[in-house]
Amino acid sequence: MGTKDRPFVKKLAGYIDLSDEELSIIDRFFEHTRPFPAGSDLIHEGQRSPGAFILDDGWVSSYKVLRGGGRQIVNILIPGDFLGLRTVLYRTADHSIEPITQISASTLDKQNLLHALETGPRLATAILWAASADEAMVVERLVSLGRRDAVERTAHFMLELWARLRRVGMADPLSFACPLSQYHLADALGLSAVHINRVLRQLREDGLLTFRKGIVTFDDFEHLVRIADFNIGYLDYDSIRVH
Amino acid sequence: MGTKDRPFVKKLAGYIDLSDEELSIIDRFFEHTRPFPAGSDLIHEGQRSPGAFILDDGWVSSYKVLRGGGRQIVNILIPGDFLGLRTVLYRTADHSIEPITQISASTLDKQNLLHALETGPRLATAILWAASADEAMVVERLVSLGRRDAVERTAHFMLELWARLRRVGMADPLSFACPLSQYHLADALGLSAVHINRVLRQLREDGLLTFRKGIVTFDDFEHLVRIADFNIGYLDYDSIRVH
DNA sequence: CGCTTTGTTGAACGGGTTCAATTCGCGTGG
DNA sequence: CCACGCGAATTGAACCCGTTCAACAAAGCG
Repeated sequence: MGTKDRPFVKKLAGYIDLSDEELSIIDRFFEHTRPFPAGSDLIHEGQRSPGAFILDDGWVSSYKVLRGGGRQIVNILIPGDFLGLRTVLYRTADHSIEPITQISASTLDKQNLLHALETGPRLATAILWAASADEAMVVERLVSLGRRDAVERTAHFMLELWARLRRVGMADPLSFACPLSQYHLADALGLSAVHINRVLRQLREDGLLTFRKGIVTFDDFEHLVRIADFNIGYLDYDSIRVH
Repeated sequence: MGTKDRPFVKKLAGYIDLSDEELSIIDRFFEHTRPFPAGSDLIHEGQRSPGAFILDDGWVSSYKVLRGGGRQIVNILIPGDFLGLRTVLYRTADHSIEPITQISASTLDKQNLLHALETGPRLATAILWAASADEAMVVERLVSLGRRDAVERTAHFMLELWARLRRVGMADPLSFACPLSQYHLADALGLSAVHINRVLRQLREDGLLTFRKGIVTFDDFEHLVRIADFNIGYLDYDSIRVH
């Protein structure tokens, strides 16, 4: 695969124009790329020195399990995202990471990362931006769980997913492929699977969005954005891009 | 105030033993410290290049307001915490920051920060640890909002607050001073103020914790930890401290 | 001492859960 | 090719946790 085709590179390219030299530095990130099967944890909570990855293909969830069996998905990770970046600093993983589909991930070598950060402020800034965009998303989901009802929350989640997928060229203008089950949605949105089903039905019957056979389609994008109180700008490059 | 007495320094000292040289470097962080009144935003959502601070005294909330008037507090910041660190990278503030009490905060100078990070991996690691501990807390609150009921959520929040305050020498073994109103608690925990009141009453009547006149007291610490499913280790230094 | 903010309590309502049953999609083996 | 099995989706009904509305008490403050 050409470096420019990698989702991670597409993502960074959204922030800065990458020089050939910068591209070749990033290229080293993908020296050790290998597949992992769906379902078995890449990293599990409490694990020591688990190492970090860049997700290159497939979908992943990071989650925590509570005493009592409940599960909360902290984030859905898509190609181009870091996996377990914080564990490079934190010795112990504070949540589990599980592939939802079969995935392909590249081991994140500490030396390569530091080397990339030291080549100059441009690349460093782009990488840190990408990393802190992840945290901004977690904050947005926190707000959803705290103060949005089930319909708003679901709509917001789908729009956010779409916006992130767009960045790495994995979504169409009004739809995207989504391998999540209703159980995944429930655990991500803090709802029961039964209720997610009802919410999806309502959204479909109201002509807002359709999720069927692994495809999410926005039937009324504008209305959906209004209902979800979705801030189109907060994921938009142009407002933050360095020229 | 001696450098060693500052909450931020106490917090870092929990991760590494600070040399005199490192202390003098950190000392520069506090060159420009000044008070801010309670109630008026330090940073408001959407503001451009808002700058960042280290909170030296007093309590602060970071929050988002939704269309419809609802408010979600993303984090309660206590002395030693960074304020708006992410806005050093993000050009635009993605949430508002409001002092809850009168506060004293030090302007975070980008040059000072970079200088401190470049002096060596020890100090850099400690500072980044402190910063990423913040994110870990947001994640823990996300889990609370998604999968814990009101009582568990409230208990967990109080324990977390206590653990953080302990680090900077602001909590006793079984109690701490807490300037939050029930409205603050409600907005932080995604509940109504009315319900927070009932939950606090229940916790009090069950002999678990008492919150009266600005003092939180743990009446049955062990039981509380069990109810909240609180991971004592996740804020514990010893498990991550570098020797 | 009045005024505003914060805390407290009751009663009715409703969004979301839980339990339970049924259906659908699909791979697997007979 | 069909029967079976199993996970995911779907739907109904009863229940309950937390909200909302409303009223009042208490506490801080000019």
